[in-house]
Amino acid sequence: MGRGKIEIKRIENPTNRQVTYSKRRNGIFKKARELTVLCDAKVSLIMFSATDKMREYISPSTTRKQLFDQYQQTKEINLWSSHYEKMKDNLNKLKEINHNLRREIRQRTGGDLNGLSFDELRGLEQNMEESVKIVRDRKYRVISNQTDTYKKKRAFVLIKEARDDDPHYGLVDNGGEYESAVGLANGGSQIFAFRLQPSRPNLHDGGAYGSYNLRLA
Amino acid sequence: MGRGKIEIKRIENPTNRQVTYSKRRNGIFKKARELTVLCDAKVSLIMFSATDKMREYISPSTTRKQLFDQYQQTKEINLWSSHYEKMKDNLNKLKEINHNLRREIRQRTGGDLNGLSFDELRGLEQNMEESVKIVRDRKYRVISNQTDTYKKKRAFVLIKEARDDDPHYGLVDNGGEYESAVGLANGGSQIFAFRLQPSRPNLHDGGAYGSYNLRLA
DNA sequence: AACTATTTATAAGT
DNA sequence: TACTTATAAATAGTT
Repeated sequence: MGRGKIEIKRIENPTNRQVTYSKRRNGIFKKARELTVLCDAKVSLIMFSATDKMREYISPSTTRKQLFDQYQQTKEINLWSSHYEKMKDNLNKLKEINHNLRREIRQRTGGDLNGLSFDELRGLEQNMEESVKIVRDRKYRVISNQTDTYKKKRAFVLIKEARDDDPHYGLVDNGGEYESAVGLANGGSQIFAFRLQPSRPNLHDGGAYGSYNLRLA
Repeated sequence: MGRGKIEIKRIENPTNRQVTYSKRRNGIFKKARELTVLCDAKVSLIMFSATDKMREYISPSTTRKQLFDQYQQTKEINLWSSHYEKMKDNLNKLKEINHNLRREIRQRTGGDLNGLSFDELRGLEQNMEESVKIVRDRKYRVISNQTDTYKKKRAFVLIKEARDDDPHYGLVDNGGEYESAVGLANGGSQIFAFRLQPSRPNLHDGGAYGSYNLRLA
C-alpha cells in the first residue's frame, strides 16, 4: 500500500528501514487499540526496535501481569520456573534438614526409637548420659555463682530441691513446681519446652525453647 | 476500510464482533510478522478473545522469555517479585526454625548452655533424665527380643558390656569399641553422630544420625 | 514531517 | 466459515 509494492524482506537502507519501522509500528499499535475496543479482546504488544527502543501496549481491561499469567496458564508453562528452582531446591533441602533435626530431637526425648538397633540405642544412651552430666555440672556451677544473701538463701533451697529431684540422689520428685512440656510442632516433632509455674509468669519470657511452625504455600 | 466506515466502539452484534475479531486479528499478526522482517524488530504479541482463546506471535529472532526479561529490565520492574518474596519469607522462616532446632540439639548435647538460668537448666536436666530412661528401657527391650542362639550369645556379651558402660552399674569404661562423635554442621550446630569401629564397617550404614549441611545461594 | 498514488485491509453482503 | 467486492485505511516513495 503505497506508491509501489514492496517485498517482505529486510529493508537494507537504514533510513528507509527506520522510517518504515516508525510508520508501521504506529499502524500496529493503532490496530491493537481498535481491536481491543471493537471486539473486547485483551491484547499485549511489546516491540523492540533494532536499536532496542521499547514500545508497549496493553489492553486497558487487564494488566501486564494478569495477561502474562493467563498466557503461562494457557500454555501450561512457567517461563521463570528455572529462577524458582534454586529457591525450591533450597526450600526442600531445608525441609529435609528440618525433618532430620526434628527426628533427632524426638529420639533425644525418647520418641521414634523403633528404627534403632541395639548398638545405636546404646550409643545414643551413652551420648545422652554424657550430655546430661554436662547440664548437671552447669546447673551446679550456676547456682554456686549466686552471691547476694537472698539468692544464697534461695540457692540453698534450690540445691536441696535439685538433689531431691536428682535420680542420682534418690527418687524423682517432680513436686509440681516445674512442668516440662512436650510441644507438637508442625505435624509431629516433639519440641522440648519449659512451662513456668503461674506464680512467676514473666521470669522466662522469650525463653530458650519455643514451638516452630510453618505452612508453605 | 470496507464497504462502509465504522466507529471504533464495541461491536454489539456478537456474530459481527466475532467475524471482525477474526479478520482484524489475522491482520495484526500479519503486520507483526512483516514488521519483524522488514525492520528487524522484535515483537511479542499476545491476544485473548472475549472467550479467552489465545493467539500469540513472537519474533523468530528471540524467545518469549528473553523478550519478557528485556521488557522487565527496561521498565525496571519485576512482575513476579511478590512470588519470590513469599518464597524468601518461607526460606527465612525455615532457616529460623532450623536455627532453633539446632540450638535445642546443642543444648541437649551439653553445648550452648550459657544463656540458661538455673531453673531452665534444672528443667532441661530433668527432661533429659526422663528421656535417657526411655532410651535405656528401649535398649533392654531390643536386646531381650534377640532370639537365635548366636544372637543370644552375642546379646549376653552386649548386655554385659552395656552394664560395664552404664554409669548406673559402675564406672564408665568406654573401652574404645564405640566412639560417639560430635559433628559440626553448617557453622556451629553440634549434631550427634555415631562412628563405627573399623572391624564392623557396614553394620550401621544409613544410620539414624547424619550431618546436615546447606549452602543458600 | 507532509503529500499522494497505490496497495492493502476489511465491512458488508452472499 | 469462506468468498466477493466496494470502500476505507495504511503506507512507499517522493518532496
